[in-house]
Amino acid sequence: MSPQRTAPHPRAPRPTADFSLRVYDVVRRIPRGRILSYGGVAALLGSPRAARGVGSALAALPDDTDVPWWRVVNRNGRISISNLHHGATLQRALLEGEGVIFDARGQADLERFGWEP
DNA sequence: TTGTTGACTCCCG
DNA sequence: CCGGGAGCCAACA
Repeated sequence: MSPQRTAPHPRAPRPTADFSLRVYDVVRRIPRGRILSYGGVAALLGSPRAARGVGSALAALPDDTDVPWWRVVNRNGRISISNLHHGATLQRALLEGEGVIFDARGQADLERFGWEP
């Protein structure tokens, strides 16, 4: 019953939540021992300018997530998160545990460990 | 809805 | 190396 032309949902579902789910899908595909930049994830989603959005989506992940968030680093191959709660230390340890090597400047070689589908 | 913040990236001094 | 500013997008109060 809809006597009026009022459409049930004239607009598309919230794109924001959808964006985060897409981020998680991409990150889950990054193989063990490989890394991808925030901008790289955004580019695979078709939004090359949404690097910050990727970081924001990953920051919202719960601690018990199955999403390998630690495989996402900045465009220089460096860990971008703060270490106030040892987050950076944890991320680096997880990556090193997978064979990723960081040089003296704390930088991983994207040419060597970078991943692309 | 608006304003702020930040796990980004690019550009310039 | 360190700042500042701009553009971008999502999370949150």
